[in-house]
Amino acid sequence: MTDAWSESALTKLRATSGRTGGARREVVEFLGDQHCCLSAQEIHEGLRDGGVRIGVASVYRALEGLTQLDLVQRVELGDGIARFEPVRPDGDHHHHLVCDDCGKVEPFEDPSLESAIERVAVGHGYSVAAHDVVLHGACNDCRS
Amino acid sequence: MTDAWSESALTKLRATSGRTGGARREVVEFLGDQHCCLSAQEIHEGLRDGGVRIGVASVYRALEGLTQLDLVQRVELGDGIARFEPVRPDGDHHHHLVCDDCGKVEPFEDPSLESAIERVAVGHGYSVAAHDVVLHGACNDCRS
DNA sequence: ATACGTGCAAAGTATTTGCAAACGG
DNA sequence: CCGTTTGCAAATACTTTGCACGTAT
Repeated sequence: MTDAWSESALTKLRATSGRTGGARREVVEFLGDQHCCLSAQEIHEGLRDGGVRIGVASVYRALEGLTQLDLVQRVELGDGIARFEPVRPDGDHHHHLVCDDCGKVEPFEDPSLESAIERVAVGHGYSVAAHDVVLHGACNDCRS
Repeated sequence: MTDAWSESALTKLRATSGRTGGARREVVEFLGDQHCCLSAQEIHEGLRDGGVRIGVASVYRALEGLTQLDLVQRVELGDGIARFEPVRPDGDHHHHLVCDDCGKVEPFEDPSLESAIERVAVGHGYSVAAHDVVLHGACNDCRS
């Protein structure tokens, strides 16, 4: 349940603010169990369904703090809803394929894409802190 | 004023619905003059400032129609605001560098990134209709 | 004990929808 | 003329904020 990411996230949160209340811990532990991005509402609903009494505002506040510490990445998939996912230090860095028909979201990773991005950043004098790649299309199941 | 993109967009719109009222035409011509993405509100404000009497709803409706016809691409830069830009058939395809300090948005293009994306799509059995790449970081001016 | 975190409710902002009036063909 | 498009205003959806209370340290 309390996986490596959750643990390190809680530690860093504590180091920053000195204290960690229940809501933040719940959000962190919930996120730690996920493999892909979730919207704030989904997180809120998921926690309530799990019997946790938490307000939406606390979810948003927790996510904001986590995003600021680079423990969570904000992802936008094109439907106007912000989604969030843990940033794991190990080689789990990935991006998203979105099926516009069925709404399915699938993660993928690709080293050559990463290096292409790195090259662009350098070429434009940018120090790139984060990047998002979103591919929209029809997945295997939906192509008819 | 009425550039190539605006003209072809109006033609396609007309072909689809049979008619093209003033609001849609205004939005199309305004977009045709832009070189990079704009939010719906910016388009609305820009038109009003130019003396055009148009409602926000019409801007959104025009953008929705244009997006559906692939004449306009919807872009999300990470701040929760949807932006829109014309899709020009010639080799103008580009992505965006966003400076998180000053908010500047800069377009760029990179063929090797494009081919990396193409490779990923094929590898996952997706037929990719569109893709977004957003790079966040600090631009040359803001790096201190 | 005290300051920070939290839940609730109200406010804010971007976007969508309902509808009567305007307008293109 | 007729049906689509438009502008307005109300509605909706997501997110943020204000404030009194709870809680960790």
